[in-house]
Amino acid sequence: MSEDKTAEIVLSLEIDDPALADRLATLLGNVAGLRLAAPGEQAAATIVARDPRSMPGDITLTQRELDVLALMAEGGSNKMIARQLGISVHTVKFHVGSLLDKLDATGRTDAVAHAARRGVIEL
Amino acid sequence: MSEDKTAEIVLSLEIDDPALADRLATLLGNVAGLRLAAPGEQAAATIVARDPRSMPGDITLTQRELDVLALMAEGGSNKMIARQLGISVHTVKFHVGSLLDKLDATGRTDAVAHAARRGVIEL
DNA sequence: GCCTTTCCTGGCCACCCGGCCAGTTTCGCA
DNA sequence: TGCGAAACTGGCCGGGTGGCCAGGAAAGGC
Repeated sequence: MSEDKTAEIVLSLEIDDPALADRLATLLGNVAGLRLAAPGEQAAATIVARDPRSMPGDITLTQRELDVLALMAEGGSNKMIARQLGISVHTVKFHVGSLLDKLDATGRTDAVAHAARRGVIEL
Repeated sequence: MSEDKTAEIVLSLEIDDPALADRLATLLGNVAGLRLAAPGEQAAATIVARDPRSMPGDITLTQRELDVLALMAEGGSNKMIARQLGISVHTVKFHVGSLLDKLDATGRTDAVAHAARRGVIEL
């Protein structure tokens, strides 16, 4: 493991905004004990800044839709979700339909992926 | 939006390892032009370091399985994936079956969620 | 009161999905 | 030369999924 307390901490950058990335790289380059990762190098930590424009419209989901969505992300079928929530399969389908609509998804897998991307759910 | 070029860059920390978090906070605290975010404050970027122990068993997927998995994460149906890769639906099902097996998933949605959790794919 | 939203339920149906069986080719490795 | 792994294809079928139709009940805003 060779966890040397005096070793440099290697950081990698994942920043959409070029200007911000440049400023950060300049600032961090002059810090003793820190080093930016070479391309492909394994880093101890990553500095992340996603472009907020990639998720402009935020979606309002009802509580029930969030319930269904969470169970979908766990891989639950409509039948299993219905049992979990104590409602009928038809009602689950109804909520799933609303989710596909609101999340602009083509299917439940796409819906979960979209929701995760927008931070609506945590995988 | 007052995007002042001379403003401090606010960073937040999301680091599982307390020791690493401490060292980074100390180092970054002395850098002019940088500031660590107050609790709840909106940060320009986030420093992330997840505990690698949270995903011990790593899975070996073939290249073709990765192809199929990526298209699954985009919400593609078996038919669409088949067209994309220029293979038959049966072959797609074959790879999907392998993926469900290797990822210990009950369905394609579960498979994508598991893969995303383990960092096999990026959403 | 009325009206909107949310939540809930039912039937119907085309299509998709996943699991089972079977087989072929191609490649690298022993 | 044989042998396994990977990739590919087919048929079959039970069950799941998603879209459409229809409706009812409860809560809150006007």
